[in-house]
Amino acid sequence: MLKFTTKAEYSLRAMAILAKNYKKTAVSLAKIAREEKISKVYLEQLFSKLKKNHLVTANKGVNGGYILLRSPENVSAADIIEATEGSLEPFYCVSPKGNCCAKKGCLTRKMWIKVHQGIKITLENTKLSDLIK
Amino acid sequence: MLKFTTKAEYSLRAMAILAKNYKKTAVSLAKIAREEKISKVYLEQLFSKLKKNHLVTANKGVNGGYILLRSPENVSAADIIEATEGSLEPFYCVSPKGNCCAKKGCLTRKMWIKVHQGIKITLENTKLSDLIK
DNA sequence: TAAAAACCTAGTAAAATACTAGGTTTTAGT
DNA sequence: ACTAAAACCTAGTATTTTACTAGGTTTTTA
Repeated sequence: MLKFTTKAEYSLRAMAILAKNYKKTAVSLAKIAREEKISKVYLEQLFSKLKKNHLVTANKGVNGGYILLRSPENVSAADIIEATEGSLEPFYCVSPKGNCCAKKGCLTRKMWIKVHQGIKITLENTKLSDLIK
Repeated sequence: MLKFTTKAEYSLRAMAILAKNYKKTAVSLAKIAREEKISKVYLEQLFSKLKKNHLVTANKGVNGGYILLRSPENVSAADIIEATEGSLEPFYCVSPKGNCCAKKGCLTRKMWIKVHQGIKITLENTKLSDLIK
């Protein structure tokens, strides 16, 4: 029904906490889970993706946790949501791979692409630093 | 994963066919189902919603079918998608009813509202007449 | 009166979502 | 060296949503 899932919301909130601690301390998922009342293991799954996308790095062991790799001014909501939710494309045929209709003059494709652009611009213009203000 | 479903795509395509026959003939769901290769009964469910939302009217019986109630210039993609998919809100807390976080200063709500506005504007500016051009 | 249309409700298979269970590996402090 | 706390990993699962199907009834026109 055109909804972002909890993956987007949870990862934004968790990353906002890392942003608040940027250049100070690493933050453990246990702490984030407690503060935001999110399943810790679910957070682990999200952070695995955030790490693969080079948005965070991690320290293992006591006093370990996650750290932002870039400053909060340089991490957008689009970066985070694309990492955890997948693409921002609002319909399958927007993708160049999605050849559902691209060949014959597809009625709706242009519109979906416009919607995609709109979503992308808004989320790219929203930085972690904006969220924690 | 922020995807419109087939409900949006199917109803847009079906409505485009009605638009092409505007002021000419009623079009049966059997015909649309054949042309667009969509389940007829699934289309019935979508058209039940389109009718409830006063976008179409129907004639029963032989040579019956559906007819646009407004001209293709006056029906937007937003009208159609809101009728069949539900709201265009990209996250639950955008709704005034969604009091998930509205009370305390919610980090993400403002951003979701911007995304919503962007989607809405694009879909409102796309009319059935644009789709069939 | 028969065919073709809308109209209606309930059920269902498949996919996605949002988790949990139950580990291992690594590291810091004692 | 030991222990606790952290990341890291894989598989399973309950719930919800999606995209239908089944099996009708009612209305209208030729």
